[in-house]
Amino acid sequence: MAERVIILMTTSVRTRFAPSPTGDMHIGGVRTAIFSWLTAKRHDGLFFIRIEDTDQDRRVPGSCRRILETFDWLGIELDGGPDHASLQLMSSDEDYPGALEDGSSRGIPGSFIQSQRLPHYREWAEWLVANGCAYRANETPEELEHMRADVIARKEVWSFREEMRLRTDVDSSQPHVIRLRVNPRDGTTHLHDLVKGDVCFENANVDDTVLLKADGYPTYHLANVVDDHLQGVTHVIRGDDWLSSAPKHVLLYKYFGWEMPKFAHVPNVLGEDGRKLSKRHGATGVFEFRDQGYLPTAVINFLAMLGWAPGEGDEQNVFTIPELIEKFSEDHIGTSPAVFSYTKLDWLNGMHIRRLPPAELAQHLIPFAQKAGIALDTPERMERFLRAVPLIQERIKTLKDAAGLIDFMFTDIPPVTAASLIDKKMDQAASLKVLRETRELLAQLPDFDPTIMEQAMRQLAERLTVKPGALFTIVRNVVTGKSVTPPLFGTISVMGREMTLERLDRAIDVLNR
RNA sequence: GGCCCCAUCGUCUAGUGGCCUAGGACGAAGCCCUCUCAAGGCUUAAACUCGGGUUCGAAUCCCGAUGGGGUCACCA
Repeated sequence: MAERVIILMTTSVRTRFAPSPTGDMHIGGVRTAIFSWLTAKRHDGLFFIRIEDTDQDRRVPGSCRRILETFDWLGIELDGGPDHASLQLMSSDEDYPGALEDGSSRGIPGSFIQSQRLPHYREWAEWLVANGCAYRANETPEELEHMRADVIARKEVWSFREEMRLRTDVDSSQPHVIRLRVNPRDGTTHLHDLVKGDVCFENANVDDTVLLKADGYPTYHLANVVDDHLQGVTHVIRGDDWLSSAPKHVLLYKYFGWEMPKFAHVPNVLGEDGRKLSKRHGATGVFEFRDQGYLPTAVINFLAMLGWAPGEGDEQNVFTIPELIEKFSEDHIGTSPAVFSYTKLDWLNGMHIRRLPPAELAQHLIPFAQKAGIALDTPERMERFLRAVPLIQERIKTLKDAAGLIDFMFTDIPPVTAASLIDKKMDQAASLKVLRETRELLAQLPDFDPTIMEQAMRQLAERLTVKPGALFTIVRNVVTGKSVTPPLFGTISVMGREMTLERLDRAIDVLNR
């Protein structure tokens, strides 16, 4: 036991999520981020984000702040990330109110934006050249394209190699790239992956990839390895699609003589047809889910279980964030790709909604209700809304569903028609009588308490010799304008006497005609 | 096409050689509860891709086939 404590204290887990600022975050990326975050937090470690903006062409201004906003919404606290100053240094002058004041406050060296770390990459690229692990090359993109086309025309496998260089006298003061020298050419490069297990690559299949581009920016391969080492990353958790370039990274760690982090390549998220999840399957951006009324805790819960399960006979499905952190284990991440199920997300969202204290749920609901046209501009209306929330809590799957269930409490309902008021088993006269008696009863009832109201109405039904259900149905139609509503008496109680009686009167008029 | 990864109910998964006539969850169907709708409870249908091995014994280990996915840029 004492031994275990020591291990926990001396092993500081550090993970990162490294998005490139090319637009809103994809839900698959969010899942990878969640796995990384959970891994760090499970071990009481640090989780940070690093913006990989080494391709100036692909940069989408504003996406950096959107990434920060994503984590804000999810409720995931970052232990490192871009701060205000470095955010503004980006070419678009962007900023985000929620950005960290000091990006490296937890002892992780910044910057957290790769375009501001260029000297590091240059330094280590030159180090590789000086140590025979990399070389300079200056073929133009057009030349490379021709070489590639020739090789492919011969149906051979394209792979750049040092001896294929068109010019060997590369002037280091002129534009050129620095390429990885794969060495030895034979033999294999081995990787132990936390989710895939042992993976082996023939060095002959690993090409001399570009490490430093002619514009002075690094490629992913270099930047990623240099940064992860400098920033003390212990677990590299990333998408499956990086697995095939992993040998390049392993080689780099070896060349540098740096300790290799643990790798975990997590499988992709697929759409319902088994293809990689994309827009035609439905929502894919985080903010789409937010705007459609999903709770961040439900999204995290759902994503975490997409490819992960507690295992060992534990059959829990609904998790709070602390439970997730406690039970998560990176070596229980599944090996095969998972299909994104919108219906299961709906169910989980409903579960999380039901577990929220009503007051908290109400706060989540307010913007959605307002957007749907429910004005909450007076204390009285807000009070009514707050009282309505418990009535719908177990009836909604998304925050968006709420408005449709309670709108009639806030807006006029369409005029009733005589036909809709006459129950199948009742004629016009009977319906009229029922409504008049109900009106009379509710007008005199001293208290609009749901239980008292229900008792009185049941007595009324008995007196009129109609079934309670039939009575309630008629009243429901009249008072709400709908055939499906939250429980009748709770609803009437929230609506209040004035609105209820007015709607009853209107219906009585219609039947009287 | 080369290389790499993957393969249990429709979906997410448990399962690491005997506890598996394969467990849970979503979804589906039915029943109960019930003022409608939900929620909740109970029940049912539903899977180890195929073929060879190894073993007394395989969903679990090995080989092969098939099928899916990823990757082959001065993109990440």
